Amino acid sequence: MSSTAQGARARARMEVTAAIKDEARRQLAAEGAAKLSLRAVARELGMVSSALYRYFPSRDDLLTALIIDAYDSLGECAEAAQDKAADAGPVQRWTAVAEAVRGWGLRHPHEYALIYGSPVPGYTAPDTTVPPASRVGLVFIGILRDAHRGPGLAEPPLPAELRPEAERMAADLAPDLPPANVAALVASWAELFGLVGFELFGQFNRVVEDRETFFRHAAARLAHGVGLVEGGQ
Amino acid sequence: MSSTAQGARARARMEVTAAIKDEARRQLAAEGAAKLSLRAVARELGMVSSALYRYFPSRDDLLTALIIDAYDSLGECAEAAQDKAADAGPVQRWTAVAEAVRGWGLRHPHEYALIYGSPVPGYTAPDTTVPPASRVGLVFIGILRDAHRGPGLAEPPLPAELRPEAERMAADLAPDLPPANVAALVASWAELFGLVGFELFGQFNRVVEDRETFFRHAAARLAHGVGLVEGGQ
DNA sequence: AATTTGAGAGAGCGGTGCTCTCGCTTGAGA
DNA sequence: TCTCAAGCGAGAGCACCGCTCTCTCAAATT
Repeated sequence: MSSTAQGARARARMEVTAAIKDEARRQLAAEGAAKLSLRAVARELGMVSSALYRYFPSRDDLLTALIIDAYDSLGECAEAAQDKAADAGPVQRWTAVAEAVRGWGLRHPHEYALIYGSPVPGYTAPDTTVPPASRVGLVFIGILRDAHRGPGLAEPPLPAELRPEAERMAADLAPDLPPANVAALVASWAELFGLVGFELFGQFNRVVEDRETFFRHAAARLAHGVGLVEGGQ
Repeated sequence: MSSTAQGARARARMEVTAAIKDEARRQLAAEGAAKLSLRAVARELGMVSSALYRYFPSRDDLLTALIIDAYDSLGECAEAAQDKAADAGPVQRWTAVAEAVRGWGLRHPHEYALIYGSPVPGYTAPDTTVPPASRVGLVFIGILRDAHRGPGLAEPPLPAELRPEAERMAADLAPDLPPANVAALVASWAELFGLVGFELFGQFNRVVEDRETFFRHAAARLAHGVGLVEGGQ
């Protein structure tokens, strides 16, 4: 038997669950997380609100499901951009992924706010969100790793005071890369999302006009900062 | 007559308004913006909820008032840090202000989320929030300006493609500074808040351990990126 | 065929933002 | 000094929310 076909009732459950998530995502995209209401989702689906609790034990659990989906969607988008730029130089690959992240955010602002804005439910992110959340970071690590194996990766300066933490991070995240590069990568990773967040959340409103080119060059600057060098295989 | 004493009725109004904001800020700090409720504020103040609408036309207006106060509190904190480090070198002054921003965020996470997290009400930030929101940025501009007049400010590379936007930003923000520095400053400004946001919102949870030193060095790196040079006046 | 399981309906609880009306107090102008 | 309008708080009420509990009924399992 196919693994997706075990039990006819289980399939129906999957379908209803998917329908709920779809409608919830629709409302999320339209009005934002604050306005997402279980009752409205149920209403739109033609059922009564209490029936929804057979599928999600609470509103926050629905939100968590949407968060995981959003992380996966963004991660997939970043991976696709990385694959598409596989033949380009390290800096170009980095900026391609960065622009993919920004593009996804512009296309899905409310979902971006859900995962990189203020934590909505109550601060505690379940462990199930960790793997999907890591996907984008792993893409960047992969770019560094390829550069390290290939044309070379410049080592940014690493202050002595920072070395222990850099070595710890490197051991956790990418033992094959120099700690200096890993520490710079983590910082640039956060800084990149700072750029995207400021644009999406309106902080650039009367400041940056040509955001496309501004972002592209800021991303390239970050790429150089982590040690990626122009040109390449 | 003192400007604060015109009308006894007006003063009472000011006092009640302040009491409402204080209690609202208390609840905001305790539970976050999502849990802030007009009714609970009124209850705590011993009045009925409808009475509150004499002072704030809606919950979002209360939130807006808190947003403005938060921007001012953060701005004041940044200005104080800058004053305290007035005698240090440009890089030290930059990192001092950066650490002040981070420290304020750690002390007031919910207020930080309110102003730099996902926009809660409905995206439109009233124009009254613009001046308080600019204060932190102005502190950074001031540091660059002092360095420009003083021991010198290195000019970061400015790609030709970015030059028009950089000149536009410089004309708007700091006509006396080189466009290359202004463009780098705007990027670093956003990147700095990316670092703070990632720490506060839990993105560093299983990644960065010694956040204090990690942040200090990341901030110093940003300072160098905008052209500030070590050693000082 | 009998029985267990699970899905949906409905009512209901306590809470929310917000509106409207009604008295009452009080400060300010005649 | 007196009057009166303005401003304030109280209260009831509307529509909505998340969530719980019970009931019924159909379908899947045994």
